[in-house]
Amino acid sequence: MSASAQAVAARAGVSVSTVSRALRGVPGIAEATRKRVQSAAEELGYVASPSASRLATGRTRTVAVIVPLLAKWFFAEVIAAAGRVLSDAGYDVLLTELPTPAKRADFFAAPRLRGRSDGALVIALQLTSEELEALQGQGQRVALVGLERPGASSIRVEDRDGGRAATRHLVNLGHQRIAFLSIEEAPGSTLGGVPPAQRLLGYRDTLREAGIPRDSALELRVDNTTDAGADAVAGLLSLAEPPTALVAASDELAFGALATLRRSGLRVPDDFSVVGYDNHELAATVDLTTIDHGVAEQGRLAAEALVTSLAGASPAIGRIAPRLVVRGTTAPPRHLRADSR
Amino acid sequence: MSASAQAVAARAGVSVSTVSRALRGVPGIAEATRKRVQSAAEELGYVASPSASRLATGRTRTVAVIVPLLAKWFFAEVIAAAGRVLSDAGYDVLLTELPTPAKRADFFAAPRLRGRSDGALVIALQLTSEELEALQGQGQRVALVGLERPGASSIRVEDRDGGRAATRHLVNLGHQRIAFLSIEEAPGSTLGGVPPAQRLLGYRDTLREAGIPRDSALELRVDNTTDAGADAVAGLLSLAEPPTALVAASDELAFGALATLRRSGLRVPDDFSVVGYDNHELAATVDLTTIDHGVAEQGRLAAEALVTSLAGASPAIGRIAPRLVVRGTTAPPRHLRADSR
DNA sequence: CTGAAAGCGCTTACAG
DNA sequence: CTGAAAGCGCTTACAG
Repeated sequence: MSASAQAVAARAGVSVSTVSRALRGVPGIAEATRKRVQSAAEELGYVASPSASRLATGRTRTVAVIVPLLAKWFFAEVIAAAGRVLSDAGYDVLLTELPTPAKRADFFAAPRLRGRSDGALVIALQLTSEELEALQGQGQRVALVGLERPGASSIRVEDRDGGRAATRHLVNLGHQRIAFLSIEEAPGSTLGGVPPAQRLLGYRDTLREAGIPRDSALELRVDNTTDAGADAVAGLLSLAEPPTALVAASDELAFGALATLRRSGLRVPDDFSVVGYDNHELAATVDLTTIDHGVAEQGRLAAEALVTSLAGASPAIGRIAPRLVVRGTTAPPRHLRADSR
Repeated sequence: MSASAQAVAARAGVSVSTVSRALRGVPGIAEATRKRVQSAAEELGYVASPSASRLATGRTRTVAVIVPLLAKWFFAEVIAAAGRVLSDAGYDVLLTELPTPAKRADFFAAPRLRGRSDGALVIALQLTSEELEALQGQGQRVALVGLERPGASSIRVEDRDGGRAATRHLVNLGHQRIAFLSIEEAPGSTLGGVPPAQRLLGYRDTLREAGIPRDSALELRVDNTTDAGADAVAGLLSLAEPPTALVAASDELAFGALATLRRSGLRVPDDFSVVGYDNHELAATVDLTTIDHGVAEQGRLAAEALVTSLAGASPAIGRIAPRLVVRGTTAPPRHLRADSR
């Protein structure tokens, strides 16, 4: 059906060994021979059988990309960026989604990656040491997004700085009552996603620096969904002394918050300011001030670290500095506005 | 490093042939033997080498999922749903993104899937016959989302009905000037995405049935981005006789439209009605009336068709009926409202 | 029901 | 610089 190395060898008048060497560009082949083999291969549309090469070399030239959930903007964005790097480096991408605790347990119970991939890119899963060791025990190089572990490459996002920048922006505008929506997964459905707790710490840092007392009524922990964001804000608005602004630990929470504010008849940013976190593809559309933490870059850097590490380098840590993107959902609080009507 | 069939055979006191047969559940093995082999395998943590099985059988138990773009809600959603079906059926998922015309050309120029996958799930790519044949020539079973071709399985979404339902809803509310934003990719950057032209035809059908004359000024073709949606609506509003409602061929276009309307000081739905198309994960958040065309189900059905076809069945066509989801962005036009202020 | 042997299609020491 | 041969770790007729 498909051309074999044998056929190419016959056509080029050489042995299969030579075909193999010529096509893989190993040194120590006469240039003329290489040319001859290459054109024979091209004429026959020959491509070496992946299974056979893998069996012979023990390398798969494949990277497994592991995510808790695929259909979320963050994950899709990271995977897309990582996938381009991997594919440009000649690696196949094996996609693995672990959407339930059961699937996660199954996945780590058996050596599911052995012989399938050379490395694993793990995105936003809070791996236990056993899980990490399971991967490494299967011969996988590992790169992590959203988590750091000895023995694995990872991308460190300075999330605490991001939390600070978001809060500082509101403080600078004159806000004193600032709420924070932080992410906490529902206990039962624990996907083991990484809760970005650093963002909350950055928020607290800034309040402290600004001499604003912490108010636990303004620190809410919710599921990372627009609905949860919407509900949380409804609660905040019903407080005796409601906040005038909020920082959400994700843009999705912020989207939900904006929806509630609009429904409540409050104007953003005239009556209430909102800062998100992600720079989601739709953040610009709703004119949301937010923190850009280089989501695509996280994927790109992690993939590059993995490729390097597969080439023999030792695990590396990449760094990303979040930055504030000021758009239209933030302004000074009403009582400080000259033009307040 | 890892246990081999040989080791399992030794431990169970049988030959490797028997190990192979026992573990794959082929009939004609004494139940006692099978048990013994299974526990030996379990104790050693043995899993058959994929490369070796693939080489021996010629089957990869892998499906390639091919998308023009990964980081878009629609694609991520389809892939996630398809991936679950495939993985439950025991297939690995090989992810291939073809984001540029160059990558697409390269991909189809060489037999890149031969020996890597048994089937290809192609999402929203307007395959040429050559491209489809290239895939089939590489021994791939093919399932298509967003396109129909003889010799391949596919999912037919009754998009024309969807366009009708969206428009009919507005007509029923009393709108007479209804615009339609249809999707057309930028000519240069042609990813070959499938333009859902049927939606526009459904719109025209309904206008005709309702006796409303077509106005070409109200039919806009734009890129499928929120910005394009925003710009298009700005144009519509500056018309001498602007529309009172619009149907967007995607929710992203609708999101952009809503942003422009809000910025223009128009109230939705009091002053202007909007219907989207997709039932995007954020549609509920912004209370968008839209058409649900079962995006996840498209992925699920396509994957099921592919799995069936890999099991020997002939190509099948699945059908999906879009349905209207009424939310808060549609209402009768102002001039018909009793409570108009 | 089970085993010995060939074969899947490469890669890679080993010779020359 | 090139070739013959062994080996990668399975699966599967073929015998028994």
